[in-house]
Amino acid sequence: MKNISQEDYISIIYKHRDGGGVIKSNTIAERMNISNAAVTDMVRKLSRDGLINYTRYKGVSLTGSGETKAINLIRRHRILESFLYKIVKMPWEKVHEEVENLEHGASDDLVNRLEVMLEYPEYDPHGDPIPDKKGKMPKARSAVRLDLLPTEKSAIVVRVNDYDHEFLRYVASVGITMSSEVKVKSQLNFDKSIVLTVDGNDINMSQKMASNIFVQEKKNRIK
Amino acid sequence: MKNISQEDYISIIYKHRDGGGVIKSNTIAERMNISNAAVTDMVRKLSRDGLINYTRYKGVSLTGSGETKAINLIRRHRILESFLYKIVKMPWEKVHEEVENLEHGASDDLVNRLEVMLEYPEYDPHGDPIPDKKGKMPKARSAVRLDLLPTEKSAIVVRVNDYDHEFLRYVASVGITMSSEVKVKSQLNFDKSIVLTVDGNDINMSQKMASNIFVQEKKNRIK
DNA sequence: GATATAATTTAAGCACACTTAAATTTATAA
DNA sequence: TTATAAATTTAAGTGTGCTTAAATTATATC
Repeated sequence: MKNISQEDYISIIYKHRDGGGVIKSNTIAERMNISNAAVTDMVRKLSRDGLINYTRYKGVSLTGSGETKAINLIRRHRILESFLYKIVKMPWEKVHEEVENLEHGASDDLVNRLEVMLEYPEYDPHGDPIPDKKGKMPKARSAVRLDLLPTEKSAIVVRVNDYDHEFLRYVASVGITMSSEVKVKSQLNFDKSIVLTVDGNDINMSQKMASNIFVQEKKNRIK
Repeated sequence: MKNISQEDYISIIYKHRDGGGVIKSNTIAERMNISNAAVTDMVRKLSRDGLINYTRYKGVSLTGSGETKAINLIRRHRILESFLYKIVKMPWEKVHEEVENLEHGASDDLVNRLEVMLEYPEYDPHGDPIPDKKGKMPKARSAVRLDLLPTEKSAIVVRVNDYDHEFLRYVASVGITMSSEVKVKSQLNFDKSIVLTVDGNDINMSQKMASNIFVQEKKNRIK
């Protein structure tokens, strides 16, 4: 049987490491909702298995084979999400959670078949790029964090971080999804929260939430 | 998180209990390829959780809620198999193994959606009946064990037990699948093995193997 | 550079799902 | 009926992945 926990750790490390490829054990514990002691335990096993570099009291980083494995896990996750969304027509905000439970059992063979059915998709339902069989990522689309978008500029949602189910459900409930058109009306200095228009409705959103939504500015029509 | 092992035990008990609804701990151990001691352990937990009836040294049987659970697990398994076979076009002999790994993560919601996509299938790719949402089984098709089929009678394969991956792969490799036409040419008294014709080819098959394949006699055309 | 505080690791312990080996209970056959 | 064989359970132990609490190391501030 496969090692479910190890897979989760590897994915988390890949997704949340910093620019230098390093992640603190604290961050892992927070993202997985477990104790730091548990992370120390597992991190030693992953190091023993050659998947990460680890020295006590420093953060960890993926080795070559760790990164290869991570990319394969990401690929599996994103193809399954695309499949549930596009073919099974499961609601946008539900697919991430479903796939978290489903993915550990899916074989490479199944993933490859789904990729063919989907005609080699480049981005998943949250706008994240899908690595191909060799691990090559399509180039990320340029996008701006919603909390950094200048006011009164219309923009299109192209990516939403799928770090948290509750966040995804909330975002969907206020009418935001891929390709939604949004416009920031104002940013409050008090708490940095923003007021934005989606589908003609005004909603308020914390800076933290907005910083997990990425948009592309709409090109102005040529007059 | 769900309890993977408990689900496996419940399914095995449901599938391999005898006419009186009872299964010996020995049988469970054999079918799951684990020790008898492990079965004793788990059987106490299942009993504690109200899913089975258990008295030391006697076999076990499912309680009402155990049976309800079993039927739901069977439903999940068979719908996922049908889905992989009919929609993803995965080979017949591969779907059982894939689903064994996949099923523990699939939500009822997903299963229900797949059922709709499949237009409420009644039988899975191995010919087993699929219970509906309420647990109602379509009535089993009348069929004869292949080792009991009279010689020289043509018959159609309508069900194959999916108890073992190796068996399924072998069966597929000799050209037998659902709706295959077969005819028993002779049965050897020596070891009860049979010689049968499939697609014009003659093959020999042990009685044990044949007893896991079920066929319907072809109606004779009216002359 | 000493010291307070924050991050991390170690220690001890728990539940789970297994194992092998020994003991016990049940079934079978003389 | 009793000896023996077969099935089952108990006992002791293992690896995994977690926990809390205490000890250690790193970092930030004066």
